[in-house]
Amino acid sequence: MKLMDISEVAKHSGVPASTLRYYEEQGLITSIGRRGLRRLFGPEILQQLSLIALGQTAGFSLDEIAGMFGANGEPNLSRAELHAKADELDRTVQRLSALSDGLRHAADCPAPTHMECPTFRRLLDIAARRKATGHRTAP
Amino acid sequence: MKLMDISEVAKHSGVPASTLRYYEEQGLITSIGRRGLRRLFGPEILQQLSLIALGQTAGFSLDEIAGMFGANGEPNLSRAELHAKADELDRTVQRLSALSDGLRHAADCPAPTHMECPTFRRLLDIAARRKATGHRTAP
DNA sequence: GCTTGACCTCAAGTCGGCTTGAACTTGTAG
DNA sequence: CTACAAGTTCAAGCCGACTTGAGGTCAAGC
Repeated sequence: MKLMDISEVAKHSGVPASTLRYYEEQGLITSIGRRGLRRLFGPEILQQLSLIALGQTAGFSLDEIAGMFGANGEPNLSRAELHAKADELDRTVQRLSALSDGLRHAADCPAPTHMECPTFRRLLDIAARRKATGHRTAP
Repeated sequence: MKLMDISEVAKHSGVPASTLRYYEEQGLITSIGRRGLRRLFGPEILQQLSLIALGQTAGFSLDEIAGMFGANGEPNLSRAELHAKADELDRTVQRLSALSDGLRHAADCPAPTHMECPTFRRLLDIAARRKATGHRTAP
């Protein structure tokens, strides 16, 4: 399976063909060539698509993702920028971990209302601690 | 500061007044009453807004968030559902942690192209391992 | 008691991320 | 060699999450 046409990529990646065309148009991926009109993709595309999906769940826009990894999938940023993205991600991870803990605790806590439970509130406070991360921060 | 009008809430939370009205319309929050036409909010609103923001960065839609916590901000799900959400969150956290590690490693790795670096690829593989989580999974 | 500016409602607009549909081309199977 | 399923382009549409604008109301300060 060296070269795949669009439907094969769709099948293996779970990403619809229409989305693949859209991504190409947006410069997030590139087809390796054409057979007639039909796009041909190399196997690396699957890796790249995982990366894109990952970036999305991390809350990055397609534009940001395109900026981070070129259409080739290679990280495309300076050391400093990479570290900054990693740090941003770590802050997100911390908040989400706190939320997870909070939910799990709420599931088992006997307090009459969760908001009265000090543990739950403490976890929420941690979770809510959103400094200027540049990540989805409201104006 | 017992009762706040909408602009005070906006100021303290960073969430624009238009968004607050929108959230109320969508049933994510409730104003505690009115003074004339003007909405009045209690202090809890700030906590609730943090929770909403958190849910958003976790990748939940406003509908889902409204389902998880009523307009009051109280968790609104069964133990099982809370555990399920927590588990889902944990999987997201794992993937994001892997991405973070991957980025950080890429920043310092001497390999000519990152895709050739076995460490980077291994991290990506971990990161890409997306089973049926129900979370942002493509059709 | 009047002005004024912060609030209100409601409809329409915007933006990102795709999807859908119509009209067309083409590699492959029979 | 023809039929056709699967591909292509391009424009338009859709959904979620808001924002904006026009026009109306009202509480507070002068």
